[in-house]
Amino acid sequence: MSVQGSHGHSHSKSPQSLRLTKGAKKVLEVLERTDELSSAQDIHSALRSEEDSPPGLTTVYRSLESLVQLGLVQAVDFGDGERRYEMVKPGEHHHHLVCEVCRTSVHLDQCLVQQLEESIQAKYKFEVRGHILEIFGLCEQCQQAMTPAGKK
Amino acid sequence: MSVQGSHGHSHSKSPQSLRLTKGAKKVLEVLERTDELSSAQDIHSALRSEEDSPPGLTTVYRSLESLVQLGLVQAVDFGDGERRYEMVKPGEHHHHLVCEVCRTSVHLDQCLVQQLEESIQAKYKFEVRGHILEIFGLCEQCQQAMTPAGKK
DNA sequence: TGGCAAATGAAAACCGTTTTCACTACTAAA
DNA sequence: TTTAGTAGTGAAAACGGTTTTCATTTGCCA
Ligand SMILES: [Mn+2]
Ligand SMILES: [Mn+2]
Ligand SMILES: [Zn+2]
Ligand SMILES: [Zn+2]
Repeated sequence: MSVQGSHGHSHSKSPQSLRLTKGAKKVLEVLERTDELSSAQDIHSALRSEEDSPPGLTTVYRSLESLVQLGLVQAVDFGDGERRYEMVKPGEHHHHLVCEVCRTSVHLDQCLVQQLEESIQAKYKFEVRGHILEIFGLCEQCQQAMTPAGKK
Repeated sequence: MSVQGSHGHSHSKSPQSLRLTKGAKKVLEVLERTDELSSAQDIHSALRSEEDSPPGLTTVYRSLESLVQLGLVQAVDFGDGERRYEMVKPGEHHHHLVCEVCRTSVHLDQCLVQQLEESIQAKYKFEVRGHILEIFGLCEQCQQAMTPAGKK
């Protein structure tokens, strides 16, 4: 994930607001019924294929920005150039185990970083504000599919 | 960091080899005497300003690729679109505390993920192959520079 | 020395994302 | 209702880091 942003600006609403705009609602709807991570483009084409007048890609990007700000959506970074998004319980976040073969991902049930914030503050005098953490490897099925054939 | 790649292909040397090419050496030299993280472009312009016939940007990218492969250099991803690199002891890696204000970074002395690999394997049946972990926030100086002025 | 594979670099292509800017939809007075 | 003023929208262009392409050069070795 990337627990960045979400600076608690109550006011200072420089346009592209913190209100759920029409487009943003549609974007949220898509994420609501998707369990896999979706890129902006994924969301855009999903909308494209079901809405009569779907929001443009620009709006999707802008919507995602505010949804993330609002804490309703989490942005996830896998280090390939493409950001992905998923709905989360307001204000929460989590990290993933991503299978390098089948690309499916599992949520980690707890955040390793959060539970270290105090010790990091103590040890390094560093105030943690955000972090990225994603783990890559092989899911159970892909591990098995690997060994039989001997094709390490 | 991004402890990806480094697939143990002994042979199968599809060009852009695992041998330290001339360009790669120059790139490594730059990283050798830099303690901050450097982007490909950083390295390129460094070379540009000191070499008589500096490698082109393409070569820098290619060199970094093989240096990472060789385990001599680590690629770090901050989630902004720009990959950064730094020299590491062969095969090692580490993560960072990155100050959002002054952009300096400190190395974490141990990898949180590595020491959890077994428990992840046990709990999720997931074989860890690589990971990304970077922590953002405020370094000591920037914390102090913040509070006095009251400018949260 | 000739032959070849590897290395190199300039330029173009890529591709996700952001900016620009003209236009439309809201909303809240008047 | 009309009328502003404001926020939202989208097409197209710009961006910026990275990758591809492809023609040329370099280094090796038979
Ligand atoms: Mn998730
Ligand atoms: Mn470092
Ligand atoms: Zn898998
Ligand atoms: Zn700082």
